[in-house]
Amino acid sequence: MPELPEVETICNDLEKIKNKKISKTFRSDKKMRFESSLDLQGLKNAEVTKISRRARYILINFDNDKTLIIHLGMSGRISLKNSFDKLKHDHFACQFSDGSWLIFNDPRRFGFVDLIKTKDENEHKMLKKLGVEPLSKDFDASHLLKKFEKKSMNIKTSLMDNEVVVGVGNIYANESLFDSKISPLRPANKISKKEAELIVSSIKKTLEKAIESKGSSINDYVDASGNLGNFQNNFKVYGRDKEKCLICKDAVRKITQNGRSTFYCPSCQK
DNA sequence: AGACGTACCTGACCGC
DNA sequence: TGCGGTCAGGTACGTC
Repeated sequence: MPELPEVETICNDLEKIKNKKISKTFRSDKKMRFESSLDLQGLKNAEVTKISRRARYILINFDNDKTLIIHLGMSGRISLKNSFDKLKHDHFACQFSDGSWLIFNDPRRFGFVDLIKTKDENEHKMLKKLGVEPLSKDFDASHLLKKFEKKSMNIKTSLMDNEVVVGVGNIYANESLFDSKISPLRPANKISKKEAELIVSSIKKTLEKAIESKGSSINDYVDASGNLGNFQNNFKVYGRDKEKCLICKDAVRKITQNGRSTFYCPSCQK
């Protein structure tokens, strides 16, 4: 699934549907990540006023004070097309008055679509506990150190904790730690102020570069218009088990931490 | 409160 | 060609 850069890319692409009015809707009868209150009636004749992103959630605001929340889970995709063919795993779709369609497809169904009142956005079960945005000013070394104070958990898993900072998934946690030369095995509460500063700047740098490259096309990731991202060509450690470290030429190592793959260079990352 | 395992799903891929 | 096992980018929840 898309991490933050991919979701950001999709949101930028979704600007195309701004000011469009919904004429038709569709939802599959498959159960998604959780039982959503998606009420298709609430979308009838609604006009898109704003597209935004919070963590990995896509928020589409309408002129009737409703907000559509979309999360892509691990395998979700949004596409904009001129026709709707009800392909396997299409779970939600809406047609606009110009005839175009927005389609949400998600084979693994870890994602979801929900419709809420715009004013309740911050109270939504999935949004209210989220930590700071990694690209905001609020995400800095002192924030990180405070969050890490009581965490004996390893730093890599800690960075993926949504209450610490949002939008840093497995790939970018690995890449950012490589960039900052910090070992993923270090307990979070043993990170110094200087190291925290390094990590923060590496995360921002890595995410910004990935957004510039329009995300990563792991497997079949494409943005809403079907364009492939190309940040995956810039991975320095992710998926490079046993390959030479780009800095020191020692072998990149793959381990498992809390059930997820971690890639790092034991020589460079201390 | 924090750590940790598990569950939710399908599909791709690998070895036999 | 087919089968079984393993793995995948996320997140919430239960239990200790």
